[in-house]
Amino acid sequence: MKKNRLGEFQELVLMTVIVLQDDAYGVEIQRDLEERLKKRLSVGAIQTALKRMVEKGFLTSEFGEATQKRGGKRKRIYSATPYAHQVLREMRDLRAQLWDAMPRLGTSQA
Amino acid sequence: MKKNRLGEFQELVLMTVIVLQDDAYGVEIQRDLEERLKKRLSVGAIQTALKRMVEKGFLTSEFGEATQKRGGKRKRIYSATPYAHQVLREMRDLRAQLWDAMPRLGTSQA
DNA sequence: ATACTTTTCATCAACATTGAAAACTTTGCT
DNA sequence: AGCAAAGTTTTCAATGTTGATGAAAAGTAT
Repeated sequence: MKKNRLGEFQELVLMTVIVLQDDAYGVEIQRDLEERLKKRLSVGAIQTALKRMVEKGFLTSEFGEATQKRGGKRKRIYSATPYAHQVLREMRDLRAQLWDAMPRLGTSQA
Repeated sequence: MKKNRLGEFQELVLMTVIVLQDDAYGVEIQRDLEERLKKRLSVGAIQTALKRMVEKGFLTSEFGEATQKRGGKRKRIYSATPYAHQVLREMRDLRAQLWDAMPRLGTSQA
Protein backbone atom coordinates (compact mmCIF):
# COMPACT_ATOMS: atom_id res chain seq x y z
CA MET A 1 0.00 0.00 0.00
CA LYS A 2 2.71 2.47 0.78
CA LYS A 3 4.68 4.33 -1.82
CA ASN A 4 8.20 3.94 -0.61
CA ARG A 5 10.33 5.33 -3.34
CA LEU A 6 13.09 7.68 -2.42
CA GLY A 7 14.33 9.50 -5.50
CA GLU A 8 17.94 10.36 -6.19
CA PHE A 9 17.56 14.03 -5.28
CA GLN A 10 15.31 13.34 -2.32
CA GLU A 11 17.98 11.08 -0.91
CA LEU A 12 20.56 13.87 -1.02
CA VAL A 13 18.15 16.30 0.61
CA LEU A 14 17.33 13.75 3.30
CA MET A 15 20.98 13.19 4.12
CA THR A 16 21.54 16.93 4.30
CA VAL A 17 18.67 17.24 6.76
CA ILE A 18 20.41 14.73 9.00
CA VAL A 19 23.74 16.49 8.64
CA LEU A 20 22.34 19.92 9.52
CA GLN A 21 20.31 18.72 12.50
CA ASP A 22 18.64 21.72 14.20
CA ASP A 23 19.50 23.97 11.27
CA ALA A 24 17.69 21.79 8.76
CA TYR A 25 15.33 24.22 7.08
CA GLY A 26 14.68 24.95 3.41
CA VAL A 27 17.07 27.74 2.57
CA GLU A 28 19.93 26.39 4.68
CA ILE A 29 19.56 22.93 3.13
CA GLN A 30 19.73 24.61 -0.25
CA ARG A 31 22.91 26.46 0.65
CA ASP A 32 24.63 23.39 2.09
CA LEU A 33 23.74 21.14 -0.82
CA GLU A 34 24.69 23.75 -3.40
CA GLU A 35 28.13 23.86 -1.87
CA ARG A 36 28.55 20.10 -1.89
CA LEU A 37 27.26 19.71 -5.43
CA LYS A 38 28.97 22.85 -6.69
CA LYS A 39 25.82 23.51 -8.60
CA ARG A 40 23.04 26.05 -8.35
CA LEU A 41 19.73 24.75 -6.95
CA SER A 42 16.37 26.46 -6.98
CA VAL A 43 14.37 27.03 -3.81
CA GLY A 44 11.44 25.05 -5.11
CA ALA A 45 13.52 21.97 -5.89
CA ILE A 46 14.34 21.61 -2.21
CA GLN A 47 10.87 22.45 -1.01
CA THR A 48 9.07 19.91 -3.21
CA ALA A 49 11.49 17.21 -2.16
CA LEU A 50 10.91 18.07 1.50
CA LYS A 51 7.15 18.16 1.15
CA ARG A 52 7.00 14.79 -0.58
CA MET A 53 9.22 13.18 1.99
CA VAL A 54 6.95 14.45 4.78
CA GLU A 55 3.96 12.91 3.01
CA LYS A 56 5.75 9.58 2.80
CA GLY A 57 6.87 9.49 6.40
CA PHE A 58 10.57 10.14 5.88
CA LEU A 59 10.50 13.53 7.57
CA THR A 60 8.60 15.46 10.21
CA SER A 61 8.59 19.24 10.52
CA GLU A 62 7.86 21.99 13.01
CA PHE A 63 8.36 25.75 13.17
CA GLY A 64 11.40 27.09 14.97
CA GLU A 65 11.87 30.49 16.60
CA ALA A 66 12.33 33.61 14.53
CA THR A 67 15.85 35.01 14.73
CA GLN A 68 16.66 38.62 15.59
CA LYS A 69 18.18 39.30 12.21
CA ARG A 70 16.53 41.66 9.79
CA GLY A 71 14.14 39.57 7.73
CA GLY A 72 14.46 36.66 10.12
CA LYS A 73 11.23 34.90 9.32
CA ARG A 74 10.32 31.76 11.28
CA LYS A 75 11.88 28.64 9.84
CA ARG A 76 10.29 25.29 9.26
CA ILE A 77 12.72 22.78 10.74
CA TYR A 78 12.80 19.22 9.41
CA SER A 79 14.00 16.03 10.99
CA ALA A 80 14.34 12.49 9.70
CA THR A 81 12.26 9.62 11.06
CA PRO A 82 13.75 6.28 12.14
CA TYR A 83 12.19 4.82 9.03
CA ALA A 84 14.16 7.27 6.89
CA HIS A 85 17.40 6.18 8.55
CA GLN A 86 16.53 2.57 7.88
CA VAL A 87 15.81 3.17 4.20
CA LEU A 88 19.04 5.15 3.80
CA ARG A 89 21.03 2.28 5.26
CA GLU A 90 19.29 -0.20 3.00
CA MET A 91 20.13 1.82 -0.10
CA ARG A 92 23.71 2.24 1.01
CA ASP A 93 24.05 -1.50 1.62
CA LEU A 94 22.51 -2.39 -1.72
CA ARG A 95 24.88 -0.10 -3.59
CA ALA A 96 27.83 -1.41 -1.60
CA GLN A 97 26.86 -4.93 -2.58
CA LEU A 98 26.78 -3.92 -6.24
CA TRP A 99 30.14 -2.17 -5.98
CA ASP A 100 31.60 -5.36 -4.55
CA ALA A 101 30.18 -7.40 -7.39
CA MET A 102 31.56 -5.05 -10.04
CA PRO A 103 34.74 -6.13 -11.80
CA ARG A 104 37.64 -3.87 -10.88
CA LEU A 105 38.90 -2.41 -14.11
CA GLY A 106 42.05 -0.89 -12.66
CA THR A 107 43.40 -4.03 -10.98
CA SER A 108 44.71 -7.39 -12.09
CA GLN A 109 41.44 -8.79 -13.32
CA ALA A 110 40.53 -8.71 -16.98
CA MET B 1 23.09 20.53 -24.35
CA LYS B 2 22.65 17.11 -22.91
CA LYS B 3 20.53 16.27 -19.91
CA ASN B 4 22.83 14.35 -17.62
CA ARG B 5 20.66 13.19 -14.78
CA LEU B 6 21.02 9.62 -13.62
CA GLY B 7 17.93 8.58 -11.68
CA GLU B 8 17.88 6.30 -8.68
CA PHE B 9 16.64 3.28 -10.62
CA GLN B 10 18.83 3.96 -13.63
CA GLU B 11 21.83 3.92 -11.35
CA LEU B 12 20.98 0.43 -10.10
CA VAL B 13 20.43 -0.82 -13.63
CA LEU B 14 23.71 0.72 -14.72
CA MET B 15 25.63 -0.97 -11.92
CA THR B 16 24.00 -4.28 -12.77
CA VAL B 17 25.13 -3.92 -16.38
CA ILE B 18 28.69 -3.56 -15.16
CA VAL B 19 28.34 -6.54 -12.84
CA LEU B 20 26.95 -8.82 -15.52
CA GLN B 21 29.49 -7.86 -18.17
CA ASP B 22 28.91 -9.97 -21.32
CA ASP B 23 25.57 -11.20 -20.00
CA ALA B 24 24.18 -7.71 -19.59
CA TYR B 25 20.96 -7.86 -21.57
CA GLY B 26 17.42 -6.86 -20.63
CA VAL B 27 15.90 -10.00 -19.19
CA GLU B 28 19.04 -11.09 -17.38
CA ILE B 29 19.46 -7.67 -15.82
CA GLN B 30 15.86 -7.91 -14.68
CA ARG B 31 16.47 -11.30 -13.07
CA ASP B 32 19.65 -10.23 -11.33
CA LEU B 33 18.22 -7.02 -9.97
CA GLU B 34 15.00 -8.69 -8.84
CA GLU B 35 17.08 -11.05 -6.77
CA ARG B 36 19.10 -8.29 -5.18
CA LEU B 37 16.09 -6.13 -4.46
CA LYS B 38 13.88 -9.08 -3.50
CA LYS B 39 11.18 -7.32 -5.43
CA ARG B 40 9.37 -7.98 -8.68
CA LEU B 41 10.31 -5.73 -11.60
CA SER B 42 8.55 -5.33 -14.91
CA VAL B 43 10.33 -5.87 -18.22
CA GLY B 44 9.53 -2.37 -19.37
CA ALA B 45 11.03 -0.73 -16.30
CA ILE B 46 14.42 -2.14 -17.20
CA GLN B 47 14.08 -1.49 -20.91
CA THR B 48 13.12 2.17 -20.57
CA ALA B 49 15.98 2.76 -18.17
CA LEU B 50 18.41 1.11 -20.60
CA LYS B 51 17.11 2.99 -23.60
CA ARG B 52 17.31 6.35 -21.88
CA MET B 53 20.82 5.69 -20.64
CA VAL B 54 21.91 4.88 -24.18
CA GLU B 55 20.47 8.20 -25.37
CA LYS B 56 22.42 10.03 -22.69
CA GLY B 57 25.73 8.34 -23.37
CA PHE B 58 25.94 6.12 -20.29
CA LEU B 59 25.59 2.90 -22.25
CA THR B 60 26.28 1.44 -25.66
CA SER B 61 24.60 -1.66 -27.05
CA GLU B 62 25.02 -4.32 -29.71
CA PHE B 63 23.32 -7.57 -30.61
CA GLY B 64 24.88 -10.81 -29.42
CA GLU B 65 24.56 -14.29 -30.91
CA ALA B 66 21.34 -16.25 -30.58
CA THR B 67 21.68 -19.17 -28.18
CA GLN B 68 20.77 -22.75 -29.07
CA LYS B 69 17.99 -22.89 -26.53
CA ARG B 70 14.40 -23.09 -27.63
CA GLY B 71 13.19 -19.52 -27.94
CA GLY B 72 16.73 -18.20 -27.82
CA LYS B 73 16.18 -14.87 -29.48
CA ARG B 74 19.18 -12.63 -30.08
CA LYS B 75 20.04 -10.51 -27.08
CA ARG B 76 20.90 -6.86 -27.03
CA ILE B 77 24.02 -6.62 -24.91
CA TYR B 78 24.78 -3.40 -23.05
CA SER B 79 28.02 -2.02 -21.76
CA ALA B 80 28.85 1.06 -19.73
CA THR B 81 30.88 3.94 -21.12
CA PRO B 82 33.85 5.48 -19.30
CA TYR B 83 31.65 8.48 -18.67
CA ALA B 84 29.16 6.24 -16.85
CA HIS B 85 31.91 4.91 -14.62
CA GLN B 86 32.97 8.44 -13.84
CA VAL B 87 29.46 9.56 -12.90
CA LEU B 88 28.97 6.48 -10.72
CA ARG B 89 32.15 7.25 -8.81
CA GLU B 90 31.14 10.87 -8.35
CA MET B 91 27.79 9.87 -6.90
CA ARG B 92 29.42 7.33 -4.63
CA ASP B 93 31.92 9.90 -3.37
CA LEU B 94 29.26 12.52 -2.78
CA ARG B 95 27.16 10.11 -0.72
CA ALA B 96 30.24 8.98 1.20
CA GLN B 97 30.97 12.59 2.04
CA LEU B 98 27.44 13.03 3.35
CA TRP B 99 27.63 9.84 5.40
CA ASP B 100 30.80 11.14 6.99
CA ALA B 101 29.15 14.42 7.85
CA MET B 102 26.13 12.75 9.42
CA PRO B 103 26.08 12.55 13.21
CA ARG B 104 26.45 8.95 14.35
CA LEU B 105 23.40 8.22 16.47
CA GLY B 106 24.67 4.94 17.82
CA THR B 107 28.07 6.10 19.09
CA SER B 108 29.41 8.42 21.74
CA GLN B 109 28.41 11.66 20.06
CA ALA B 110 25.25 13.42 21.10
C1' DA C 1 1.98 -24.52 -36.11
C1' DT C 2 3.37 -24.17 -31.32
C1' DA C 3 5.97 -22.90 -27.50
C1' DC C 4 9.49 -20.09 -25.71
C1' DT C 5 12.79 -15.96 -25.10
C1' DT C 6 13.57 -11.33 -25.57
C1' DT C 7 12.69 -6.65 -27.11
C1' DT C 8 9.66 -2.82 -28.47
C1' DC C 9 5.90 0.23 -27.67
C1' DA C 10 2.29 3.04 -25.52
C1' DT C 11 0.74 4.78 -21.25
C1' DC C 12 0.31 6.82 -16.70
C1' DA C 13 2.02 8.09 -12.06
C1' DA C 14 5.86 10.06 -9.39
C1' DC C 15 10.01 12.86 -9.25
C1' DA C 16 13.11 16.93 -10.60
C1' DT C 17 13.43 21.72 -11.57
C1' DT C 18 12.17 26.45 -12.31
C1' DG C 19 10.81 31.02 -10.93
C1' DA C 20 7.42 34.14 -9.31
C1' DA C 21 4.45 35.31 -5.63
C1' DA C 22 3.10 35.36 -0.88
C1' DA C 23 4.10 35.52 4.06
C1' DC C 24 6.52 37.28 7.60
C1' DT C 25 10.18 40.14 10.13
C1' DT C 26 13.30 43.89 11.05
C1' DT C 27 14.97 48.62 9.84
C1' DG C 28 14.61 53.38 8.88
C1' DC C 29 12.17 57.59 7.93
C1' DT C 30 8.89 61.25 9.11
C1' DA D 1 3.69 55.88 16.59
C1' DG D 2 2.93 54.75 11.92
C1' DC D 3 4.30 53.33 7.44
C1' DA D 4 7.23 52.12 3.54
C1' DA D 5 11.30 49.58 2.24
C1' DA D 6 14.22 45.74 2.32
C1' DG D 7 15.58 41.15 3.83
C1' DT D 8 14.55 35.99 4.79
C1' DT D 9 11.96 32.11 4.08
C1' DT D 10 8.08 29.44 2.43
C1' DT D 11 4.25 28.42 -0.73
C1' DC D 12 2.42 27.64 -5.22
C1' DA D 13 1.81 26.53 -10.14
C1' DA D 14 3.65 24.69 -14.15
C1' DT D 15 6.72 21.80 -17.16
C1' DG D 16 10.05 18.23 -18.46
C1' DT D 17 12.22 13.75 -16.92
C1' DT D 18 12.18 9.38 -14.67
C1' DG D 19 9.73 5.18 -12.77
C1' DA D 20 6.64 1.45 -13.51
C1' DT D 21 3.17 -1.63 -15.92
C1' DG D 22 1.61 -4.85 -19.27
C1' DA D 23 0.42 -6.05 -23.83
C1' DA D 24 2.14 -6.69 -28.33
C1' DA D 25 5.62 -7.71 -31.63
C1' DA D 26 9.76 -10.02 -33.18
C1' DG D 27 12.57 -13.74 -33.50
C1' DT D 28 14.23 -18.73 -32.61
C1' DA D 29 13.88 -23.71 -31.65
C1' DT D 30 10.84 -27.93 -31.49
